[in-house]
Amino acid sequence: MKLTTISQKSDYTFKYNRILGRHGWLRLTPAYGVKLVEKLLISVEKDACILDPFSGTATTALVSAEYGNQAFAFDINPFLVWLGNVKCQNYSQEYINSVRSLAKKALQKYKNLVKEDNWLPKIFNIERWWSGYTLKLLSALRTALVNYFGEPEEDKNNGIIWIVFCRLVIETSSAAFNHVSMSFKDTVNHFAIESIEKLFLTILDCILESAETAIQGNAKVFKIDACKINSFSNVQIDKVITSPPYPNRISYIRELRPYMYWTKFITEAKEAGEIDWATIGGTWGVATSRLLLWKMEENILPEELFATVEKIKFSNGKNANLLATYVLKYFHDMHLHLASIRQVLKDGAELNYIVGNSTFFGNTVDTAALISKSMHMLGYQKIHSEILRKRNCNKALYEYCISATW
DNA sequence: AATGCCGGGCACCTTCGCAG
DNA sequence: CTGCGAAGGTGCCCGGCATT
Repeated sequence: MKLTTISQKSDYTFKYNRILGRHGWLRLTPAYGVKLVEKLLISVEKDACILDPFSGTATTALVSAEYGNQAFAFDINPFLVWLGNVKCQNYSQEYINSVRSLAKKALQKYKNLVKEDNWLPKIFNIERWWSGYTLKLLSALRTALVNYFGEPEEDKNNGIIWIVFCRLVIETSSAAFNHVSMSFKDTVNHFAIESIEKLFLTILDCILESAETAIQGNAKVFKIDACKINSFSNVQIDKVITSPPYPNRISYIRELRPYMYWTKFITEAKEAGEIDWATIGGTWGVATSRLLLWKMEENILPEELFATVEKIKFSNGKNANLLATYVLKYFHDMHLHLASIRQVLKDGAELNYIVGNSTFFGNTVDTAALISKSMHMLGYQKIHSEILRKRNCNKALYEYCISATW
């Protein structure tokens, strides 16, 4: 394969999604492109049932539904389940009008709350994210929104306004999301009361406008661990389109913290670590420490994996042992996933996994080859992978599409 | 030592100005 | 308008530092 001719194709990443209505509502740094899902859907029958076991921002589910298909998605993170379902719902004009008018009422009322002590999220070093004054305004506005709409919760039909609030929270923060992973700008922003209100109304209009577009198909996101799919056995799937976490140390929890704290999906730092421990490839908080204690119970994995793990283990890296275990557990969990998803697949179902390779202390982890090997051991057929695009973080990193049938 | 949270560095991409 | 180089922008790494 001629690697030198593979370009980055930024229209396959989140950047392109930002301008696509609902797809641009909230950013999760690692998100794959709408275009890619569209390409994979071309050959699909109108009544086909699509599954994304690693939903994330629900790109697959939403695109499938927009094209009129029936789609299901799973995620282990309750915030992402909530976000996905808010994005994939249809909203009547009456509902949208009522959100707009209630939001404007809340915006008039919140000023009276600014001088009071309103609820604030327990984010570590919070003044790093927002100035004291901005926090006063945000917490007062949050309290007013709760009064008119209620707290953000699964199955409460109030999601859109909290998407608007999340956008306000992130746009007023000093977090730089224009990065591989979120980092902080040197200075904390200061917002005048008028500019926060103006920003809120701009975001409100933008999100309500894209919510008006009707979705033809159906999509629903469930809180299911992709390694234990047996709890979802009444549906048979025609096609899987998904992008699982990669074996790198990108932490989804880390990127989602501002959203999850402000919506109360997490209230303590410990909870963030617990969710990341349950996530494939998570290393935030306690997840890192637990890795050191982790032992594989039964060797079910392809031989090739152990050569890769050994190379990392005996490299000169400071955390070589930790990261060797990290890689082992990643492929162990992916193997469990590939085993458990089999029971929801129709005979002949087609799988498409978008994955990236990675390196640890200079040692390549060939994700596509290792996942392909697991698929082979588990009885999948017609397994092949192709390079989709060059990633732009490290010379040797590419994105692959592994396809197979069941 | 365990736990919890951050960010430097740089290849590659896009944009822009200017010459022809 | 097109071609081209310079300048500017951006990204699913890979750890590592700071507290407890």
